Amino acid sequence: MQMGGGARMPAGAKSRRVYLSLLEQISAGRLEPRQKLPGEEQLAEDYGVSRVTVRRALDALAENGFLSRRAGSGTRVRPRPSAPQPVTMDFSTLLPQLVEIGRSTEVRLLSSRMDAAPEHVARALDLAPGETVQIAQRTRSIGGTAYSHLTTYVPSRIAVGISDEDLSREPLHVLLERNGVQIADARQSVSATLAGPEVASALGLPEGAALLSLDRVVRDTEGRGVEFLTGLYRPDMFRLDMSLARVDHGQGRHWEPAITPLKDTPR
Amino acid sequence: MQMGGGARMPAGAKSRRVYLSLLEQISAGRLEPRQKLPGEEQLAEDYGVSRVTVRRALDALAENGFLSRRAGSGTRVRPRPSAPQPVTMDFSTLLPQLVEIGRSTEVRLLSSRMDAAPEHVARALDLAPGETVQIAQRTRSIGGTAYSHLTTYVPSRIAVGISDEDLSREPLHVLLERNGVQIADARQSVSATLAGPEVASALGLPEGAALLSLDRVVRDTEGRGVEFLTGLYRPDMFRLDMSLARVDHGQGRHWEPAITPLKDTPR
DNA sequence: GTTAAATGTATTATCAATGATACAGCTTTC
DNA sequence: GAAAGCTGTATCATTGATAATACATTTAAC
Repeated sequence: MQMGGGARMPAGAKSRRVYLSLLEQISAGRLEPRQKLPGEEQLAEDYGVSRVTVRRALDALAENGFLSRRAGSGTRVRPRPSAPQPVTMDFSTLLPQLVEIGRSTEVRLLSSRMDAAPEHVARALDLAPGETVQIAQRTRSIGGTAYSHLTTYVPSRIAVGISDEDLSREPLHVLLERNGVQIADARQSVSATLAGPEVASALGLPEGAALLSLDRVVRDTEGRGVEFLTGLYRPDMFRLDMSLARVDHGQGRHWEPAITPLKDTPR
Repeated sequence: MQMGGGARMPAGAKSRRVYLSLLEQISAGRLEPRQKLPGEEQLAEDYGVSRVTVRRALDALAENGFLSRRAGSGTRVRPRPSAPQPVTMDFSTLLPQLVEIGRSTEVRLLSSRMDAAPEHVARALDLAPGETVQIAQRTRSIGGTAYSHLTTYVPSRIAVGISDEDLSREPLHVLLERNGVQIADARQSVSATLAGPEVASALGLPEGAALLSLDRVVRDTEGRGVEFLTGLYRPDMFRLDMSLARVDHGQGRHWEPAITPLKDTPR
């Protein structure tokens, strides 16, 4: 399931409603690939809107690769939405660095500055109120398409000597370890959000598209917070995969993560 | 970060733009709790829209608990958006059954029927074309609020004897094991989507809200697919947490999942 | 070929969202 | 208490989305 919302969404309220409804049915598989949709007239009646409105929704869906339309023939569900093998994060990497299959990512540094830590960051890292952090925003791209938008916060006393070039080359925790920081553990939390204007334009998505969001707090061996990361990922280009094994030891069966690298992911 | 979109969103395009922009800034922490926003007039100028439009956005944000407004005084970011301790899924459970803290979930069976497997399900479970599956849709609620919408597909030859009452009481894999199925492993994939009309109404969200989506394929000891699940979760009520440890063994340091139960999650 | 059914295109009318403006009422500050 | 700054409310003009309709064009079936 990967109905990220696509690269374009109808502006109006009703056409968007139809758009989302059809998208939901396609993603859930209730509309099979290659299946012919009801005619525009029929859909208009079903949804209680005019044909023009249905049209806007269908046009957007077609433009985003979910449908293929042919005058005279009809509108059909496209076998595979343009999904160029998404980047995956799995249990063998655990950090959202991709399973490289001969592909490499380009990093773009959008901005970096020193500033007072936002409250939720200060709380997560146990910083003194008003303490300054290095705030950097980056995008990661693959094949010229940005698939993630990262914002990192590092206490300024730790970030000394990390240059902009460093930031656009190495993962942050590598830079930190180079600085002598003893990274001990991290906590991540995955959720979902809507794309706001800034992120949307950075990732080439419409505002209001669905994004996977990941927050991470990294601590050193003394329990001090050394990095706070907030990452937003395009769901059509990034997935978090995990394999589980059902094991039976002692009292009752339960699940365990399978760390073994996954086989090919045809999906 | 948990800007799910809230329970109401402005209808128009521009007001939604402002709504999402502000929501993004609040969620990202660029607008601090208790911080006073610029006046409506100022915001209108900033965004290049009229005050009425800004107003619609602010009203919606206030209604959804992100802002508090007082005539004469101003509009402020609310200290804590209504976030009643979200349900979490972590590495000790690995399946989205919640970390129970004295709370229990209610399951509601929306529908269950036998039907031909959708193509993507048949492919994932290695079914013969046209093979029938039991399709069940359920919601899970906590404290009366639905936080997840689940659709499960079980090959009908396996699902024999699973009644509707069973479905609304037990997790599916428990029922399957009761039926003698030897569950061996599962693969899960997490992503994000937008709420379509059906799911939106089932979860009490506006259409177009962001959702965490999870697909799962469960196989038995002989590698046959026995369950396909597609789950949609409210990001403001459900998070996927994981702890990682940075370990140093042999060649180079790397990350490993920390299975140890998490401490309290104050967040 | 003819026909039926579908998408493509255009026109005009209607309605909802937005813009511009004015003013009333509440809060804080001095 | 006066002033400044803000939100709340109303009005009317304007713009954009939607509705209704008609007709052209493409495709598939017979």
